[in-house]
Parts: sequence; structure tokens; C-alpha cells
Amino acid sequence: MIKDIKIPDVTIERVALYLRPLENFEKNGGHVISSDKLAELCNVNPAQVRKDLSFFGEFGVRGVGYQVTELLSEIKKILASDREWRLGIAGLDDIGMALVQHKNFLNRGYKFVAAFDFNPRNIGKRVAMDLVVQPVSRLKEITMDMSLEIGVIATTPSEAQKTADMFFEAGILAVLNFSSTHLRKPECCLVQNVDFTFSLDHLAYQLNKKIR
Amino acid sequence: MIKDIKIPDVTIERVALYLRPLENFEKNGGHVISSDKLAELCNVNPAQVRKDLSFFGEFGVRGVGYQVTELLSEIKKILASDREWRLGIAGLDDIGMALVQHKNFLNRGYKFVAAFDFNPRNIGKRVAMDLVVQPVSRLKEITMDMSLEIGVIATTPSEAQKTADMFFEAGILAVLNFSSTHLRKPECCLVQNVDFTFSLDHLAYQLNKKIR
DNA sequence: AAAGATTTGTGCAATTATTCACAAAATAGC
DNA sequence: GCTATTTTGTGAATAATTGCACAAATCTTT
Repeated sequence: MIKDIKIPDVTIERVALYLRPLENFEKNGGHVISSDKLAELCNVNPAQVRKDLSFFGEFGVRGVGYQVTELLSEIKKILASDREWRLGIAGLDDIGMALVQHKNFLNRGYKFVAAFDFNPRNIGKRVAMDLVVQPVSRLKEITMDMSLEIGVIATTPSEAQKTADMFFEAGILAVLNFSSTHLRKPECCLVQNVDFTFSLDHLAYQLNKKIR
Repeated sequence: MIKDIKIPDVTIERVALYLRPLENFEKNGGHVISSDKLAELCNVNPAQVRKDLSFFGEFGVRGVGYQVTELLSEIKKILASDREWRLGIAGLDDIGMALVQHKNFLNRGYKFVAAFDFNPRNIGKRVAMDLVVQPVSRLKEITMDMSLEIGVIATTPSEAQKTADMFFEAGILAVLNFSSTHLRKPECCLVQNVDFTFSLDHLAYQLNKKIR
């Protein structure tokens, strides 16, 4: 039961954050968890946990806490990670390879079902179970045929826009961009950029403040 | 001239964001930029740009704008990315390899000067210019000898805590954790976690909201 | 040199987010 | 079944962030 008021972005981010310690907690045999405990695991305020969850419904029991398994399933429903998403990746050099081979994606329901590259040397390579690299020339066709939902850009910066445009033309829903280039995009499509150096910039700032 | 009031975290994040379009702008021959233009490039509000920068000083000229080169240098000074940071990485499988070979780090002053792995198969490998993989058993010693500042964890989840602890013991200043494990850490040390699946969770949530 | 046009820096109001604090609901002990 | 204890859900208070709006500073034109 989702209330139809605007849900803050920060709430979504935190709900995704709750997921991971919760899974651990369950794996270690926990069945019930309080907002206090969950908050502690996530380094946030307990009232925040309760308020965040209350945007989506009443999942807890007063005087008791939250059933872990139930809460997990509710959170996955909220984030729409209770289903499989079909990903296509372009660029199978170091980053691309690392991504398709990373188990976490599949564990969370993000499945690479198609891979593309410009470099003839990479084409035809089997990069993961049932995943053979196709030439980028077939990107649009395959994206439509396989109804890919999310396109992952792991190409060089100079190829990034070209590749993204092909995904857009094929009607992809969203793009996850690892290429450290700003992408022009159509209104209808979501783009999320990932840049590791931001994390380092943030660390460097804090370090400098501390050691100064 | 840094005012000694508390600077919001979001401001630091945005200042890092400004850096990248600014560098592009300069590369394309721009010499002066207005807060309006910079804001447009970064998808933020112009007043926000001005206010963010004003935390650190007065870098602009009224009626004119900001000298791009000067602003870049000021921002780098703010973020402490006007210097080189010495990084050590542990774990040279797919992610680790992708990281050490990624040019962006060096461009921003983040230099991998030591690499470590548990796997004997990886030890002795030259993974980048002047970067040969050492056994993790030498991590503490080398971290101290080379006065590494930031440790990057790209090991398997099960080795992550062990590795991090060695960095901590060696007196590392900060750790960047790619291992999708929560790390216990001493008070004195900063830890920043990087988890790609968060970006996907966020995309999935937004997609689901849209296509529902 | 004066008027008009720009664009910064910032006080302040509006909005948004966080946290407190407590009633309501559930359980446990007696 | 009553009392004490726990813990949720949430209204209200507090805190933080954003963005407007305008004076101050600079440049441009005549």
C-alpha cells in the first residue's frame, strides 16, 4: 500500500541501504529485527528507519519489531528488485569484463543477457555463461529483439554517446553510464552515471581536512 | 580563505561535480564562465553554484563571471585534488585490474603505487607501469615503507576484513571498499564504500514507478 | 562620465529532511 | 486480567538545504 505523496529520493537510497545488512542478519539466523538494531547496522537514526518504511506501509509490529523475511520481501517489492531486469552491456574491456563477471548483479536480479563491443578482437568471445560478445552494429536489433531494459555503457568515452544513442533508438528504458562522459539523452530515458573518482575526491577532501 | 562554519557534505559533493564539466569547458576553449552556464552544465540551480563556492571564498567577478582556469585551481585546492595521493590496492582480479588500468584515477592525481593479492597466480604480475603485484603478507610492511595514504579493497568479500585490518594496522588514512562487505574500522580511519548495485536499485525503482 | 546591462555574493523566506517524543499496540510476567 | 515493558508509527519541533530576489560590483556603450 503506497501512499501517493511524494517519496524523497534520500528515502529510496536509504531503503536500498537497509536491504544489505538485513540480508546478512537473516543469513546469520535473525528472524525479527527492531528499528534500533537495523539503524545501528546502517549507521542511521532509528526514527529515520521507521519513517522511511512508513512511506510504504506498516511492516512492523509494535512491541515486537519487524519480521526480517517479510521486511526483505517488502523492500524488494518497493525497489522493484523482486524481479529480474534484463541488461545489455556495451564495452567489454576491463570495466565491462569486471561487471559481467561480478556475481552481485545476478544475486540482485540484474542479469546481463547481451554484450556488445566495437573491437573485432572481443567479438565472439564468451564472457560469461550464455553471454557472447556481439558487434555493436547489431546493438539496436538485439536490444529490441531481446527486449533489454537497462543498457550499461562501459565503452571508451569517445564511443559512449554513439553507443548510448543506439540504446535510446532501440527504446531502452534506462542507461547506466560508467564512461565518465556526460551523455545527452531523450526526455523519456533515465541515465545514471557512475564515477569512482567522486568517492576518492570525497575521501581526499575529508583526509585533507583531518590531517591539515 | 575558508570560513570556519560547517560546510555541508552535499556542497562538497556538488563542488566535485562542478569540476568535470568545467575541465571540459576549458578544453573547448572557454575562459570565463557564469554561474548560470555552469549550473546548466551540471543540472543544478545557479544560486546553488554561487552559494556552494561562496563557502570557500569569492572566486568570481560581478558582472563578469568566473575565470575558468582559476576556478578549476581553486576547486582542486578545496577538494585537495591539487596533489598526488598514494594508493595501494588489494585484490587484482577483474575489478582490481579494471581499477589500476583506469586512466581517470591518475588524471585526477590518484596514483596506484602498490598492489597486493592473496592468489599466488597473480603475485609477480606487472599490472601497470611500475606496478608489480606483491603478496598480501607484505601489505603492512610495504604500506608503511611507501607511506600509502588510501587503501583500495577489491578482494573477495571473505578476504575484505582481513585485508582492511592490515591496512589499518599499517596506519593507512582511508579505505575505499569495493568488496560489498561492511567493514569494521577504527575510529581514526575513513572508509568509503562503493557498490554498483545501488545505482541499479535506484534505476529499477524509478523505472518501475514510470512503467507501472 | 553617466546610463544601461551583467552577474556575483548573500540575507532571508520557503521548502525539505531529520529527530524527538509520545500515544497506541503488542507481549510478558505475575 | 492487570501492570510493566517493549517497540512501532507518526505529529510536532528542530535543523538543514534550497532558491529567490536584490544590492553591490564590474563592464559596455554612447
